[in-house]
Amino acid sequence: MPFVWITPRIPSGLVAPTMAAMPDAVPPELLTLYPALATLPALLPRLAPLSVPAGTRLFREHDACQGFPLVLSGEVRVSRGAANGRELELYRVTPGEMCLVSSASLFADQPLAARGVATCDTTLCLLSPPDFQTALADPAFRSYVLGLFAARMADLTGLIEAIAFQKLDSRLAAALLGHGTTLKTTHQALADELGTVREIVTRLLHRFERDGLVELSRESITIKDSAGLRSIAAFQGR
Amino acid sequence: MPFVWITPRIPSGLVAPTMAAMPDAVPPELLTLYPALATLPALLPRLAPLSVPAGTRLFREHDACQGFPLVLSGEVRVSRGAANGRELELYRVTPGEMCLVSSASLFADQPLAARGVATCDTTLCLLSPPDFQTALADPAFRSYVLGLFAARMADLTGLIEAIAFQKLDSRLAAALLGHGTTLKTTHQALADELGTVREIVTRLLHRFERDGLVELSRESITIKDSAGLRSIAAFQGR
DNA sequence: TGCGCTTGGTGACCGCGGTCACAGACGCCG
DNA sequence: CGGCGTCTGTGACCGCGGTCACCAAGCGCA
Repeated sequence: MPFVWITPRIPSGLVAPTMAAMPDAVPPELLTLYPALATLPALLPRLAPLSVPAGTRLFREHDACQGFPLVLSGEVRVSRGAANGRELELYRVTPGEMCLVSSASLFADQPLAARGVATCDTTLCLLSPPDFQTALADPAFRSYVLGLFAARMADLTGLIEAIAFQKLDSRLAAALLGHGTTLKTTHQALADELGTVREIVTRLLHRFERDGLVELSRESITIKDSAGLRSIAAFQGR
Repeated sequence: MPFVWITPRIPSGLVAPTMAAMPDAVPPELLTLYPALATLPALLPRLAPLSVPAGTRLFREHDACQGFPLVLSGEVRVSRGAANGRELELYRVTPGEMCLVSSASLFADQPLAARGVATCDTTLCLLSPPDFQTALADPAFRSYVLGLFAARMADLTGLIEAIAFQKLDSRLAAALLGHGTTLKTTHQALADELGTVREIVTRLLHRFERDGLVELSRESITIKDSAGLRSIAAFQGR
């Protein structure tokens, strides 16, 4: 957990190549991050690592899923966009985790339900759809994947509950916590995370500052009273 | 699809027995509804059908999952409750379908994330957790389950989008459609489905009636202009 | 040094969804 | 019949989240 949480500058318009380049050597961290692959040595040679810069659009809504991403380093932000340009973050995939939307798409051979963007320089391996099916036959891999799958599901129902029943200040407070005491980010980025607009985030953050919970400056939020924030985050009902 | 859609009267306080009774004969409809079980004859003798009356609480939030439900007839309504008594429907399980929350709970051996109530007299078979794991080893069963799983996931992200970005009248209109022209239900039941309160549903329904979209009477809503309702349901943005 | 872009700050305004406190309408049952 | 519980209708009120139209501050860059 870094002491300073940075929301990276995301250049626009970058798109990941649809085909992986020549396979490099199997990266050693792959097996430590995804130990369930150890029982599937046959697949390893086909896992070409792919490095992309921050801001790369890895997939979009309604695309067919190219493969199951195994994140080695960096972070992928998965979000759903609305008609009016607003967007709402569903979750982030960090190294060793897995992507619910991708696997659901592969399971049912359906188009993807959300978009994925690398928030920082990211390297990942793509497990092709047939290889993914093969891997699922292995009990260890299966229980690993399904376990992660289920954990994400719990996150999602939690998100549903938050959107339906929590006030925005609770959700903002929750979003600020857990990233150390200083966040380098933008009001707009927080708005996109919560599914709201910039002005509302600004307004709430200033209320927090007036109450001594945080200190604000350009692209920087310093948490002064994390206990106070937690109590706001825990408040139920709207 | 029935011509008249009835939200049944739900008596309160009924709780399903935690243990199935003596195993009856394997019900013949089981294999037609869940054909993927055909390749797993060893499990069939242990699938004791369980019949419960309308209103039975089959499971609650935070309970451990008793087993994987295979619905033979009837319907199970899966919803999440909030602190102030409001609740929000996640989805309904009809015969041949499966329950996302149950499987997620079994995958990760975690407590359940929602509650389940039989909306009408319902019979189901419970696949025990170890049997469920066994069944997953079979490729046909696995792809069947995971496919249904993925379809539910798409529903859930759609629900998230609806809650976050759609106005309530759109969601109400959508809830009215697809159940024939006459629904026998209660304003309160619709409110629980949408995660709102009774007065709002009443207010919106009367706006619909004023605009000639529906006709209202006690516990009955008759759709007069389904095209108009659809256009409201499709409206994006709030 | 000046320009333009991104970020932040602000006030007026609005409407939706929610709350409260009722009062009638209808059905069930003793 | 009377009484009670559920369902519905209604009006006043409120505050949150959202929209709009700005402007100011900071930064990169030519």
